[in-house]
Amino acid sequence: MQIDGSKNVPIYLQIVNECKEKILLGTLKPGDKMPSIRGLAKDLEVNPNTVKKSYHFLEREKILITDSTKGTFVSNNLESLLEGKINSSLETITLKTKELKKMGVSLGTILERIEKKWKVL
Amino acid sequence: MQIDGSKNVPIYLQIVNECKEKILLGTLKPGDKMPSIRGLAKDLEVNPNTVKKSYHFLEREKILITDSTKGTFVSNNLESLLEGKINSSLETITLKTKELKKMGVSLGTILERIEKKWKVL
Amino acid sequence: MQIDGSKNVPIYLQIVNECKEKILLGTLKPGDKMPSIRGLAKDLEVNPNTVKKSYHFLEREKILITDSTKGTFVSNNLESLLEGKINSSLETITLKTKELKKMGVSLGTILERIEKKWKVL
Amino acid sequence: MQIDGSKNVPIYLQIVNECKEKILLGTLKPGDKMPSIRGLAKDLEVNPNTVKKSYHFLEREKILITDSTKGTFVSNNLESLLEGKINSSLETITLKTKELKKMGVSLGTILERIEKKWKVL
DNA sequence: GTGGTCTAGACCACA
DNA sequence: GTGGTCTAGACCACC
Repeated sequence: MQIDGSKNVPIYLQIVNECKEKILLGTLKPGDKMPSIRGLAKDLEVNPNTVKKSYHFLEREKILITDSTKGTFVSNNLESLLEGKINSSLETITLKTKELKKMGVSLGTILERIEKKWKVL
Repeated sequence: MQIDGSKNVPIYLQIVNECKEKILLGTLKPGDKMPSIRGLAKDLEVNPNTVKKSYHFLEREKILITDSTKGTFVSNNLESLLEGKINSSLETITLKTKELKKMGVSLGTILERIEKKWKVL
Repeated sequence: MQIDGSKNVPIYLQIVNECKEKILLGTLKPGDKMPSIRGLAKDLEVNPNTVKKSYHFLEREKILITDSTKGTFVSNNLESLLEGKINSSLETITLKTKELKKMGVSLGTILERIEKKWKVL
Repeated sequence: MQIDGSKNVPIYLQIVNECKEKILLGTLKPGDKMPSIRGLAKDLEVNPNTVKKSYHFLEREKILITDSTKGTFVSNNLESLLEGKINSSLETITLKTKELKKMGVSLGTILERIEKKWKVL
């Protein structure tokens, strides 16, 4: 996990994103134990409170579950969460497409762009 | 024009967005004279400095032009506004597509959905 | 307002209680402007974040309302809040009375004790 | 006996309270032998140290007595338990009464309410 | 060892 | 000037 303290993205959000990434990629699986707050803090050379904030953030999103004295774990119910996120993303795309149509952009232009970007990803 | 001081969107940005909206809707047309800073400030019950900031912001985006003796006007060349909005929407779509790819959604699913919604629109 | 840093009651709660006290006693009235976070912090010789935490706490209880850049104010709707608190306190007393009855304490003993304490208050 | 590890009440206190409850209800009587530390720990699926802490806590309150060779027993003299509970309830009532006085509720109102509820009980 | 709380100070956006 | 955010470190309860 890499943290860049000089970025203007808050450190705690960088950690949040790294975690989400690892979960989506399957490096971290449902039920897995997360590194301890202080362990990770030492690893990344940041203050434990910063890591705590990241974990807390992910708890609020139901991605992590924490049990005092045992540690923090990846939630077992990530499926529904994923589904929700997919729907939300699709909704946003639909909304934006609607706006583009109003502004005179053609369907072809949009589809073409998506396909082009898809490959690059 | 409505300003909500209790929102967490900065007042000056609320004014900026209202202006953009009115221009896109045609309420304000290229070449039109904008209300004076002090007049609008009094109208909205905000500090004149705040309106000034909004106008300044819109000037930087080439949407307004200020002639120090005559006042502030809507630019005759609004392509940038439209173009900016189009690009922003396309960027959002690209971003969301990226997320969907990570979450395991196929390109076909996305394109199909957009096409379907496009017709209904 | 007096803060005792050596108590084991957190400073931020001491501030919270002092504020509640002043509101109940009428020193602070609905609509009044609270001292600024940094002003009060300097006064009490504590960190501004500590005062902020207190104000935040009182906001969550709907006792204060804060407007960025203008300041923090005593809520105008304290009546309902007060009524709620009164009911809750009465409920608690009823509950405890119930427990005492089960444990064999007589009604007289309870009433007598309350009357005695009432005067001392 | 049920323990909920996800609560924010410490496990050892949950055990303490369950024990007190059972004693007050008569499920555990003065002189009864308590389950062994290791046995109860296994039963509740908690660390034996945690059960030990609970027993120790109850010993300090004179509710349990440990004979190092025979085991742990419910004290024959449980007055202190009852007295403690009664005092705690009375303290709570006093505290709430104090709050009510501050909020402008009259002594009569409180006494009247208690008497009314007492009969219904 | 685990996570949780409190206090702290530097920095930022807004008006 | 106002409040808001981020990072920090010391201390604590629990197991």
